[in-house]
Amino acid sequence: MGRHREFDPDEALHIALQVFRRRGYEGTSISDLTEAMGITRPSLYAAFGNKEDLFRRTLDLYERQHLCFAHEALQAPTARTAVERLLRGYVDVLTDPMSPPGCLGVNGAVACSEASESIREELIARRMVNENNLRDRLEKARSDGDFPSDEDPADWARYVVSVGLGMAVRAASGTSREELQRVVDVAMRSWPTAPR
Amino acid sequence: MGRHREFDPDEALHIALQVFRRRGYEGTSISDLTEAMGITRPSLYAAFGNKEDLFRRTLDLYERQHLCFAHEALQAPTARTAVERLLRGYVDVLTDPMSPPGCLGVNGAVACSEASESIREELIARRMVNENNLRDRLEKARSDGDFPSDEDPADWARYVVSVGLGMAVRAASGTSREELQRVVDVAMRSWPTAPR
DNA sequence: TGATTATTTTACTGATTGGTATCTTATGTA
DNA sequence: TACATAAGATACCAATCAGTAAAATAATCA
Repeated sequence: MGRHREFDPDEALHIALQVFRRRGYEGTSISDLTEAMGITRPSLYAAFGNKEDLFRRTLDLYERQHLCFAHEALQAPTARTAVERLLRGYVDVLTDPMSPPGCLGVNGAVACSEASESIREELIARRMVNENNLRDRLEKARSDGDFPSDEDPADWARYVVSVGLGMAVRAASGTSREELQRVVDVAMRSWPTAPR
Repeated sequence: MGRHREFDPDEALHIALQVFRRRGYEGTSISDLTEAMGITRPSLYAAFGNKEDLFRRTLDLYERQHLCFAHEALQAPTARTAVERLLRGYVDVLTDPMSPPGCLGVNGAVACSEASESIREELIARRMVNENNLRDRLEKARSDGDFPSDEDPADWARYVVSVGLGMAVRAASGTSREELQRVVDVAMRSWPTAPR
């Protein structure tokens, strides 16, 4: 019972995602959010808790909606195609014409004031999950004979994620989709051939 | 004539560099700066103008003091060694134990509020200068027969800078010097062999 | 209809932001 | 010593920050 909400929380969350992705966590003010969402401050706080809670919920939405391709990419038949799909799919996300360029997980907070350290750490932790998933995939590939036994999956996962992070910074700086795809072209040239 | 300054502006600038490098442009408040520098607000404004002016001066200092290795690296005999020195030297800067991890040019501002857009753009422009310098070096290498004629120097410069940016984000996230050197190891494996 | 409950609206809080006006103190020059 | 000048100290500015108290409104349930 009680009065009904006059806005769609899910729609509002999508808008928050756009704003946070463009301005980062600290660069976004509550006023930026309420203005874009078309709701008042108390409505925002009632629906989403506080700024930190809202940001974490946009992170969940972002991973669910934009980074979901990564899970499928990792299931590609070979490690090489998995990594290539990972990087090319990420480029598409970074330069999605419907969203601000760049990645919420990077734009969110690279450096910030002490007050937002917990957000920064959350982002670091979430990135590490992705890197570990990739490392696990490469370890499996090594067992399958699809990845050289004298190469370290952790080293390659770290490299691939680093290239991704670099492209994320560049996308936010205006580098085009085509240019980023050429970064992937070059990055993939180092990929090791399977052992014979 | 008049009263003498009781603080060393150069020393104060070095302290500002440390603070900005750790917290970024927007994550650093004037109070953070004056507290770390041990001076009062009016002294800061009298000596350095405003926050933006101060930040640009710390950028100049940073490039002069920490990124100066890049100029020498580019003068290495071959393109390959130039790039490797570039990347390894950058790793050393990113993980300098005397400074906060990461790069001022990246930590400074990846995403920010509208009020700081000009700073963000300044950082993008300065990064582009470095990339263009590297591209020019690779073009020279191609003329010298030190780089394949069927490879695009711009593509490779973009790739190398992307790897650097990715490592910068990772350094700020706590990735160790040793792990970043292994990223360089892998990144260099894609380097093209000189034409015969 | 009347009571209850949840939401919207309006106005506000204390803290912090970047930036300054003003007064005092210290210095070199006449 | 008197004056001019520049720096430090104190206290302040308006604007903005994240967050909320309280009243008004709209819905369901009895």
